[in-house]
Amino acid sequence: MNALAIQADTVKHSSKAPVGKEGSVEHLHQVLQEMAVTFKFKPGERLNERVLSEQLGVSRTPLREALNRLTAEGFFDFASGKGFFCRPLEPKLVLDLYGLREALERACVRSAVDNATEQEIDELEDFVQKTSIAYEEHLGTELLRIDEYFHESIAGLSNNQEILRSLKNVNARIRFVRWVDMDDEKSLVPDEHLSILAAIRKRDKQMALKRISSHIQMRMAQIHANLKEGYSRIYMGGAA
Amino acid sequence: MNALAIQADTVKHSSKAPVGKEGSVEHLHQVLQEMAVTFKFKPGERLNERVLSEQLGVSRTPLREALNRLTAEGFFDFASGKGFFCRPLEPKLVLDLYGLREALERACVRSAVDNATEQEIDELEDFVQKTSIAYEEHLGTELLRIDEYFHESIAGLSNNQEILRSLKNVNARIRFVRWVDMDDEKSLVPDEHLSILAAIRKRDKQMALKRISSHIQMRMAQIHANLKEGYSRIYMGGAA
DNA sequence: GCATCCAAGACTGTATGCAGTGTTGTATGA
DNA sequence: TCATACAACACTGCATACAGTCTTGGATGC
Repeated sequence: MNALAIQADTVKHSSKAPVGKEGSVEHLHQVLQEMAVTFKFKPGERLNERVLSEQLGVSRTPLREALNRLTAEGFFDFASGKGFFCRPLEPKLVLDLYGLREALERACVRSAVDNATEQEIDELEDFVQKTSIAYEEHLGTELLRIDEYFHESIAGLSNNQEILRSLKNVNARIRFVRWVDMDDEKSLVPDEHLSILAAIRKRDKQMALKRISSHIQMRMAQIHANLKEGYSRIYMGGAA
Repeated sequence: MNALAIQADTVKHSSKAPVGKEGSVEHLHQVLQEMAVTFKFKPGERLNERVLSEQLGVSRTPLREALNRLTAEGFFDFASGKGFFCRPLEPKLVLDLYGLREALERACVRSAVDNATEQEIDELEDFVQKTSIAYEEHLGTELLRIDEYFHESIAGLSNNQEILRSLKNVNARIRFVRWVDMDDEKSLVPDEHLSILAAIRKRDKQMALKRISSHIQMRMAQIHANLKEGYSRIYMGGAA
């Protein structure tokens, strides 16, 4: 998959406007995922299907189908006889997801060093440079989209749909934490991205791996503080 | 998660007897996953919900809920207005899944080199030695279970539930291919497993990574031939 | 005052029916 | 003979209804 294809998909995925046919399970799936990501539900909260279906203007049948998908994707928990629950926001879970993300991105970088063309690297470098202004201006959600796009483009270089798919899932599940994280000073992120690309261009696998891991782990280190902030946002209702 | 916990879960997961309460979506989920893994449906085949629900003795509602979960997990495809389809058995997909598996297992090995205790390594070594006889005797499905158990135990050493969860998903999705692969001469697999453990024990990260990748890629190299054999088994009905 | 048990209510789990849409086979015309 | 259009059928998508289970609040006994 080339960068363009990823972009189209990413934009579609993160668009605020409802995507897919109205009333379809696909649409419900996206709406509910968005609600889960932004913690429209409180962590651990039990979902009332009747109330929720009325809020969304559909019956319980398609609602449950969407919730079943999202549960399989890790956005909700399910207990037989009890129903669906908002997943808890546990530090351990976030760390595990970052660990998974690192595993996936390391594989992508390894593949990129071996297979990425100069043109693909050029395109990504252009993208980073064109969007670096956003980091300096602190554009919040826009930053997150740019950051996810960069990382998913690297994943696209691996030409492995399953790794890309898994990474997208992980990114969606940690989007809330990353969104909180984005409020910090992040103006050096573009430089880190460029240095990763530089290592890939030099075909220096060890250096590229070192930099991608460092890049991801640097964020991880700030998670505990961010989670505290995140909890307050959830319960102040500001997570939207 | 310790090795014992993994074993219990693995055994439960791969048990042939229906698990979970009869008639529940959990039960349906397992039955349908088993059917998908063994290609009880032909690749690309459209599923008739009415017929399938009658075969399974349930109504379409819980059937569709289970299929929605399995679709999110990658076992089926879904097209709005068309319904559910058995996933195709494409070489590219299998290669991608092996790539994902390698990414996950490399992360686990990296973690194991850093964190695994001598006792944990001892236990796994014992397991490999005790079960190596199965490889010499070609016990088919039993081999596969042993092999998955070993690799998922390594994953358990990483103490990362999300990586483990993802690996289990991948293993289930490539189980059919690996099952076909298991018919070949595999008596040297235990030695490979032991050499991976030896590298972990020596805390030699590069060596351990080299061996796990080599171990996985060696299987990948035989896939094309195996897929041919796999297709014939599917259409001869022997995939059970 | 506290624990326990029971009953009423609420909610989930599933079957069923209907509406809308996709599919397929046939007939007609070029 | 082949392409096309239409009609009958089949199947999916969804709403609704009912049955079974869990929750909860109150009452009773210690």
